[in-house]
Amino acid sequence: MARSALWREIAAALEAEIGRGHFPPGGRLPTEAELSARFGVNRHTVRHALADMAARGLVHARRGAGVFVTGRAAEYPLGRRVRFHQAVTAAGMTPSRNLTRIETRPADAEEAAQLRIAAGDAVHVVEGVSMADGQPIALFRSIFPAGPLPDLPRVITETGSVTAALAACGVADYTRESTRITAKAAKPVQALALRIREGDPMLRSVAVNVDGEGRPVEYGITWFAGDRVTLTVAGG
Amino acid sequence: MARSALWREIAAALEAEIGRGHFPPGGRLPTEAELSARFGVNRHTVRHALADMAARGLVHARRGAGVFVTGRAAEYPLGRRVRFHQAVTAAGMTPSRNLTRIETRPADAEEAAQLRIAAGDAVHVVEGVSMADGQPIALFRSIFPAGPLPDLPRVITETGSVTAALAACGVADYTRESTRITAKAAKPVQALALRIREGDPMLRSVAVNVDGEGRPVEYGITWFAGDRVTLTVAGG
DNA sequence: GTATGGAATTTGTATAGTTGTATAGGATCA
DNA sequence: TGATCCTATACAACTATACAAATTCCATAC
Repeated sequence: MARSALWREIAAALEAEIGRGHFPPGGRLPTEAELSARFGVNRHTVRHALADMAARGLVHARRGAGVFVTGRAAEYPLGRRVRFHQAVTAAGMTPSRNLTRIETRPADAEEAAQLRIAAGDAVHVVEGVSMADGQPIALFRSIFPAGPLPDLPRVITETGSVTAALAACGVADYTRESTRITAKAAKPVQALALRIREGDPMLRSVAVNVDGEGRPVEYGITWFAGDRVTLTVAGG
Repeated sequence: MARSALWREIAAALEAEIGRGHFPPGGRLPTEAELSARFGVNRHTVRHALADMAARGLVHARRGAGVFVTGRAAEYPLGRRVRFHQAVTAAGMTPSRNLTRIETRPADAEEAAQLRIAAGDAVHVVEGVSMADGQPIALFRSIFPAGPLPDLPRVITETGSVTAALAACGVADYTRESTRITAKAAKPVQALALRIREGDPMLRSVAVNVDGEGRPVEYGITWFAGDRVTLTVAGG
C-alpha cells in the first residue's frame, strides 16, 4: 500500500504549507485532531510528523495551547519543470512522427460499435508515436472504416500525415463528437515506447470524429505520458 | 490430492463469504491472526490470500486498522454539463461528500495568480472527498477569494454543499474558464483517502470558475481515482 | 474592572491491537 | 537444481482508546 512513511509525507506537506505562507511565523497550526481528520490518519501519526518537525526546530507545541510555527521558514522550492502543453483538440489527431503500424483487418466489437459499422467489417489501423524535442509524448491508435476510405493506407504512407490523408480522401470537414479521458497505468510495452516506467500514470484519451453528416470517420485512442502533458480544455 | 494451493482456497473461501453477504461492503474482515487460527495456517499464508484479493480489488487493508471489503468499482462518466452528483445518481448510486478541511488563510503565489488577487490576500480553503455509495471517487480542494465571499465557510459548514453555498453567497451564475487535465501517481495520503494503492494512476483536473463579469470565484483541483471515472469532453 | 471557578479544548502519555516487512528455513515438485 | 508453497520469528508502522495535564474561554461574582 504505502512504500514510504505516512508521517513523513504529512510532515513534508505541513512544511511546504508553512513555507508557502499558509501559516505565518508565530501562528498556530490546526489542532492535531483537525490535522488527523484532514489527512485521514490517526492522531498519533500526525503527532509523529509534528514531533519530527519540532525536533528540526520548525514548530513547537504547548500543551493545552497548540502547535506554533517557530521562526521564518525557508522558501519552498517550486518545481520549475518543463511541461508540454497540448490542446485537447489535438488529442487523437496528433500528426505522427513515427508510424509503427498500418494495416487493414476486420473490426472487433468495440471498434465496430464506436464507428457504427458491423463487427467484422474491414477497418484501417494506424499506430504510431508522437514526439516533441526528440522525447516521446504520446502513443496513438486510429481506427478508420475501410468502406468509405479504401485508399487511406496508401495515402497515409505517401504523405505520412493522418490529417492530410483524410483530407485527400474527401473527408476535409470532420468534427469531434466526444472525448473521454481517464487515467491508466503504463503497461510494459507502452512504458518502453514512451520511455517511462511501467506503472507510471498515463492520460488516455478516446475520441470519435464524425464527418459533416455525423458519420464516424475515425475512432482514435491516445496515450499521453502523464507527467509530460497537460490537456487544456478551452472553456470547458 | 490438494492440488490447489492453500492460499487459493482461503481466498476462494473468503471471496465466497463476501459474496454471500457475510461481510458487507465497507465492513471489516477478521484480523489476520484470527483468520490464520481459523484456517489453521500461518499468518503469511492468510496474507498471501488477502494480497491476491486486494490485487483484484476485492478488499483493501489499512495498516493498524484491518482489512476491509471494497465496494464494487463502477465507472462514472463526468462531463462539462454532467456534474458529479448527476453522474453518480444516474448510475443508481447515492453520492455523498465528506469535508475534511475548512479554513481561511493567506493565499500563496499560485493561488493568488489563479484567482487574480494579491499574494497574501485571504482565501477560503475547502477540502474533502466525494463518494458514491461510500466508495471514494475523488479528492477535491477548492480555493475561494475571501474578499467577495466573506461568509462562505459558515454557509458551507451549514449546507455541506459547495455549489449551494456559492449560490447563497450571490454567485449563482458561474462558468468554467479553463480546465487542465493531467495524470498523476497517487501519493500515500491520497492513496489512503481514495482507497487505492500508492502509485495508482489518478486524473488531476485543475479548473478556474469565473462569475458573469469574468472574475475568478473558485480555483479548484480535483483528483479522481483513475479506474473509477472517465471525463467526457463534449464536442472537444 | 477584576478575579474566580468551571467547562471545554488541546497536547502529553500509556497500553493494547493490527497490518507491513524482513529474514530464515523446511517441504514438495518438476 | 530451482521454484513454489508454507512455517516461524521479530520488529516496524499505524490504529484505537482512554486518561492525565496544561491552557483557553466565558459567565459570574464582587
